[in-house]
Amino acid sequence: MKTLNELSNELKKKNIRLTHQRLKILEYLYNAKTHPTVEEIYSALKKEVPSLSKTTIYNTLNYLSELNIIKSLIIDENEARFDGVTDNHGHFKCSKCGKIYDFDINMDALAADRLDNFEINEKTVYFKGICSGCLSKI
Amino acid sequence: MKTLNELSNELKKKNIRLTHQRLKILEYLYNAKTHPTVEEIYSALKKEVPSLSKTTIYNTLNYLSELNIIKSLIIDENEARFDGVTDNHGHFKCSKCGKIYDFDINMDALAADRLDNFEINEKTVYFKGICSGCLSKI
DNA sequence: GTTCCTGCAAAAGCTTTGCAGAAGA
DNA sequence: TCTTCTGCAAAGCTTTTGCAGGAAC
Repeated sequence: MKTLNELSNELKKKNIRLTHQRLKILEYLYNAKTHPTVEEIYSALKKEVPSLSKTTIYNTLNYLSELNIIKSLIIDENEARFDGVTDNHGHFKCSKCGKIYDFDINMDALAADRLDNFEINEKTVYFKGICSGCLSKI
Repeated sequence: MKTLNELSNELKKKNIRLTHQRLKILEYLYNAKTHPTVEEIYSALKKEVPSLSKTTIYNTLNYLSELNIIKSLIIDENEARFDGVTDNHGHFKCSKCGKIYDFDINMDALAADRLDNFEINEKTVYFKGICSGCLSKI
């Protein structure tokens, strides 16, 4: 659970201009257990920050993910999701309930023989299937 | 290199109605070395099948990927790509030239401790970075 | 004071939908 | 003949862009 103050210091260190909106968006992203879409962030923060616009959410998320402070996930086909945790881990999406689970995975063990002279900057792993919760309901 | 006849037989076996458009789209998908977007398929086939519409390409690709005859890739954020090869393999996308490379990978070795009671139906691995071709030009 | 950010409206891009006519079986 | 597909036009979504006013430093 990161506080606004902690986030504030993180941004200051990296010379990112502190705005109310950015801090709120980051706070939500770091503390949410989900991997929210822009729409989810918007709905969640609208009450607290009524003037907030989706444009600002897009701007903020794109900016911060360029700086590797957050990570954009490509799990859904039609909308972007964002993750406050940039450590390497895999994602599992349940086809029934749509929930996304994190799991640890050893990315270094992922070998790709043919990519010998390639520079690999990012490794992504995601699984799809049915989660234990949904399976037990059948 | 699959011919129209071979593709024809495959579809017949699975009781999928044979239409000129479907065969052409499948032919392109199986024989292209790339992982084309809808736009690329459209441009490539427009000369040969002038009446072809993107709607038909979308219909065909969605239908065939539901039947697991082709696979939809989620590599780009903003547009779907399709792959005629449904065997498990990883994808590498070069951030410089945008080219997508395939590589073999042992999906079974991908263990996910926390997903013990989950039913995993699909595993996806993709890497991003700079390919050897682009690296050598620097 | 200068620079950069916000947020509205509009535009852009990909994908889906509705439906009449056409083609496959 | 009956069913299913095609392809046009329109609509639906997510995301980006332009820009004037405002906030951060």
